[in-house]
Formats: sequence, C-alpha cells, structure tokens
Amino acid sequence: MKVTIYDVAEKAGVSIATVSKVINNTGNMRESTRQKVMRVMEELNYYPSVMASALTGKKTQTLGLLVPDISNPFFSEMARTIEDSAHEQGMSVIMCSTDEDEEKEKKYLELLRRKQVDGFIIASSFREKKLLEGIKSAGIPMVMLTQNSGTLGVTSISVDDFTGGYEATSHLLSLGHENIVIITEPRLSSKMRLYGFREAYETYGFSYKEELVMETVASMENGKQCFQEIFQKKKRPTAVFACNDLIAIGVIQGAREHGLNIPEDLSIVGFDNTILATTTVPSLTTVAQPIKEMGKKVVDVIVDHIQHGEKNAERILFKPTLIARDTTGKPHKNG
Amino acid sequence: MKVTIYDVAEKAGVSIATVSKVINNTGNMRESTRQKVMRVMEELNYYPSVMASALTGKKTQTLGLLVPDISNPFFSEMARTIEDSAHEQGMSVIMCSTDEDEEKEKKYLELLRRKQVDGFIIASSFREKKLLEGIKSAGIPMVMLTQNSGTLGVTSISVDDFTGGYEATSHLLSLGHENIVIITEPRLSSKMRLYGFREAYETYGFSYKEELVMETVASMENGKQCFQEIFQKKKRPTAVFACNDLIAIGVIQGAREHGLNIPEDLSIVGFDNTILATTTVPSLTTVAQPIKEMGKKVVDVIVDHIQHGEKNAERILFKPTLIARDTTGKPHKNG
DNA sequence: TTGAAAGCGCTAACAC
DNA sequence: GTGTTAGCGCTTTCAA
Repeated sequence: MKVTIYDVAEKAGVSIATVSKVINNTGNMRESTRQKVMRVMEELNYYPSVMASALTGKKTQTLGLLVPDISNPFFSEMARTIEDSAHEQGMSVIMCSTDEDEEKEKKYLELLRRKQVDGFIIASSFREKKLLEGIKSAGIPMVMLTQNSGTLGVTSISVDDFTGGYEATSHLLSLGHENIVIITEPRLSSKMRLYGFREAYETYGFSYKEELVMETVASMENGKQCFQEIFQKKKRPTAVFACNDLIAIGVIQGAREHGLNIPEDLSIVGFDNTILATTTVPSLTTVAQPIKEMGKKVVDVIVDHIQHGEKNAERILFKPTLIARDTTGKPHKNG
Repeated sequence: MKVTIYDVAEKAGVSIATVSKVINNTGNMRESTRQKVMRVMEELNYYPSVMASALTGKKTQTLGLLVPDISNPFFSEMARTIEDSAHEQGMSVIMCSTDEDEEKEKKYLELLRRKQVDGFIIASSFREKKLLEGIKSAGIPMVMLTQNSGTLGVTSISVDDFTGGYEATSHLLSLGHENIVIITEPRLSSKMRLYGFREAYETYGFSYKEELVMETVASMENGKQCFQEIFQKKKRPTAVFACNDLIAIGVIQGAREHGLNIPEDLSIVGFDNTILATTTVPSLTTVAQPIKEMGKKVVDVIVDHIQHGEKNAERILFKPTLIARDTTGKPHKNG
C-alpha cells in the first residue's frame, strides 16, 4: 500500500540505513549508491513519513499558531507572513482561532501539544496564564505575539502599544479635540494603548476620566454598538480612538447610519492598518503595526529557539506609525 | 523528560495496554482501574502522542487546506469556518497559501503528504492536475472547494458560478448598461462566471465581444490597474463586473482617484460578499457565496470520506445571491 | 562504504 | 479484567 523506506531499500538493493542516510543527507557513501537510491525514491513516489521520523526524536516541523480570530484581517495578514516565513524553513503551521475563549485556548493547546508541534506562537490572550506555564515547563519553545508575556518570561514580539496609543491620542488632541472616547479590547495590548491615551490626555493638560473608556470585543458589529452608546452621551465626544480597525470601521458605519459626517462631526482613529483602513471611505486614520516584519521576526525567533534552545527572554518592540488619513480633522466649533 | 504511556502505566501499576485502553475508551476494565489511570494521567500531565498513534495506523487528525491566499478575506473567512468545523471533530488544519503558484502547490502538497494529513481541501487552482492525481491514486481523501474537479473525479463544493455570473450581469443589463467589462481571474470559477456573463449579455440581445474581458490575479492593486485600462478605452464602459470583491474594491479606488462618481459614472459588481463589501463606501453590490455553509459542508464531506471511505464523486453547488447595494445604478445618458 | 539492530510511543491482537 | 508482544516507519549507533 503505502510505500515505505523498506520498499525503497529493497528495490534499490541496499539497507534501510542507507536510504535513511540519503534522505537526511548524512553519512558518506558512494555517489553511485546515492544516485540509485534517489532514483528509486522517485520511481516509487516515496514520501518519508514525518510521523515516523518525529517519533525517533526528530522535529515535527510544525508550528502552532493561536490567534483570536483568523478572519480578522489583522490576524489573517499576520498569519500569511508567518506561514510564508515558516514554509521557507520547511515548517508548516496549524492555525487555531480561540475567540479569546479560555476553553478553546485550553483545548487547542492540548491538541497541539499532542501533535508535538515544535513551537507555539501565541497571539491569543490567555488570561489564564497557567495554561501557558504548562508548555513552558515542558520545555516547548513559545513566543508571544502582539503582547508581552507578563510574568511568564518568554520572549514577546509586539508593537510599542503605549507609544501607539499616545500618538493616536495626541494626533486627535492637537487637532483640537478635547472630548475623546477610547474603545479598548479586553487584551493586554489595549491596556498599554490606554495608558498611552491617558498620558497624552494629561500631557495636553486635560483631565482623564474613567468615563472616556469603553471596552468591547473586536468586531464591526460591536463597533457599531459602541457608536450607539457614544451617540447617546449627553456631552457628545468629537472623536474616538478605537483600539483596532475592525471596531473603528464599525463606529464609522454607525456614524454614517445616523447621518453624521466624518470627520466633521466625528473624528476616528483606528489601530493596525489592515486592508480595511484603505478600503473604507473616508479612508481610516490609524496606527500602523509593521505586520510583515513582525510576522517574519516571530518565526525567526521561534525557529532559533527550536534549533538552538531557549535564550533569555527578550521583549521585542516594533515602532508603530501613525498614518493620518481622512477620518480625522478639526472638531466643529459647536461639536 | 517527556512523559509517555510507560510512565503512566508504571505509576498506576498497570500495563501500557490498559493505559492505551483508557485513552481510547476501548475494551472493558474495572471502573476503579480506569479511574486510577485517569488520575495518574492528570497528575503526570500526560499527553498521548498523536505521532505515535498515527504510526500504528490511526489517523493524524489533521487536514491540509490549500488556498491561494489566506489574507484574502474570502479565504480567511472560509478558513475560519473550516477550522471551527474541523475542531468540532477533533481535527486541526494546516493552512497553505499557494499564490496559485505551481511550485508552491507542489511543494506544499508533498509536505502535507509527508505529514500524513488525513485529507486535503483544495481551494487553490492546480492547473497542473497531475499533482492531484498523485494524491488521489494514493487513496488520500480530497475535496475541491470553490471549483469543480474537472476530469479528476473527486467531489467538489462550490457556488453555482455560472448563475452567479449571469445574475450579476443581468442586474447590470437591466439597469440599462450596455457596455460592461468583466474582470476575471485565471481560475476555473471565473471561467464559469464568464459564461454566465456571456449568456446574460446575449439573452439581452447584445453581442458579446472578446474585448469586454480582462483577466488579472486577485488583489486590490490589480483592480486599480484594471481600472486604468478601462478608463483609457475609447468607448468607456459604464459598468464593470469583477470576479471578486478584492478586485472590485481596487476598481472603486481607481475610479475615485480619477474623480469618477459611483455609481453615476461607473457601476461595479463584485463577487464573494466578504467583509470588504460592507465596509467600502458606497457599499458594494456583489454576489454572495454562502461561505459559512460551504466551509461547514466541505469538512463534513471530507470527514465522511476519511471515516467511511471515498464515495462517488458528487458535485455540490450552492446558490449564489445577488446583493444589490450602492455601487450599481442606471448609467448616465451620456455615459 | 554499508548494514544490523535497538528503540521512539503507541495500538491491537492474543494470552493468561 | 489485564498483560505480553509484535509491529508501525524511521534514525542512529556500532560493527563489519
């Protein structure tokens, strides 16, 4: 049925050890033997089993990627670069969308562990850090993406969220907005962005108030709903800073449905700079994360850990870039 | 180091066979033994190795998914539902973005084969059908997604592209457009949509001409470029039917940059109904594919093949739905 | 330069 | 009800 190393060995008239050597390019042998074996492998359409070789202590050449939602453009764009970089190293990636749900996080982590992935890329939140500790103490390489690892002590790759939040906010403040709402997500990165928001607010001499902060899970629908709330506030804000593009887009849609003009009646800043930011009209002012570089870096790091063992945990921060487009402007005098 | 079935057996004071039985819920045994083994597995943090069990003839519980580009919202939305359905069945999915590149298709197919995935979901084009024949003749389950399998004889899941193309086009024709350009992709699905386009064109009594057809690879950038070409045509078309949303959005952007009003100066219809269709302004008239149902169906089918063997190849067509939004309207008299 | 054989972690008869 | 054992397909000493 399935062709194995034995079939190849037999047909080539050598031992399986020899075949194994040509597969892995190890040991020495007569060039003619190597050629012959190669030829037979071709003829027989032989594909060495990764399973079997993994069982003997080799790697599975597989990475586990846990993201909140692969259909969120931010993560799908990230996944794409991760996938490409991984494939360059001969590794494939198993994707898992957790919805930031603790049950799923646990389940997928276990599943991937049973599949002996060589390493984990964690972009989901894992409020329950114990789950991650298990894999850390098992010595399986792991790196955090778009968030730092807190007390866990593994290397993390993210954008400088504090600065990103600061820049988004001061862009708005410098345009003259004084009543800005921030919509956060229940993630660590949002927390840092919120601190940046606060810092900017106070730097500009305004007093930061709790009531400026809203929280929701990333989706367009939820963004729309946030707009509703904002719309009903007594003292209506003139600007909103959404912690990601998806939410920002939802706010825009909500605003349009209520007949507001953007940015005249409401300025909006997003975060991520996904494809959505450029396709919406007016195009979205947002804080760009260097998705491609981050994706590439994260596999470089994990592959390095896999091959050369865990290094000291680093915290790698990428620089966010404010991209001013058309959803931000000066507030109306009577805003 | 790694805890194995032996460690569990030893600590529980039973044989590995017994442990294996509790893992797989097979055979009978005293309830107390089962309990004890379970407890020890917990204590030891034991994760049965999928590798090892796969080696003994069991499945790997892994699906291979080949798409052109996971960062295209159509495919990322599809991937999400596939992933969810697969996880419900205890399977995970390895994603591969081929860019419709033959080299990559070949490489990823081999890699996945070496990893002994239980089945393939093929949404990439595979112009070189020989590649797929290999896996078919190896008896590995496979199903085509968003395209039918041609002479390959495997079951396929797609939308009724012909009808979709027909409806998109007659929507435009019935609005009074007479000079419509279609932008296709180099994929089989586009070919069917083109036939639908042609059929509609002729049904309405107009003569279809080759020069109405453009072809490009799906991306916003390419959509923009197509607009350039359209813009320069002597007899400027009043409408375009793009074979997917990404391209359609590109056309919209191109048109806006040239100061055209949509739909007054140019009507546009897309295909897929991804998130992009709702976030753009004006919102995109497009032909919806039931992404969720298709994704669910495709894993149902593949799982069934894996478990009960290949059935007769079916061709499963889902119904496309034209969603008229704001990028289509009557043509200008002097269009 | 090549091969024999032990072992990776598990499953599935088949004994006891 | 429970254990023994022969593989699964491969890698890797160690001998020859």
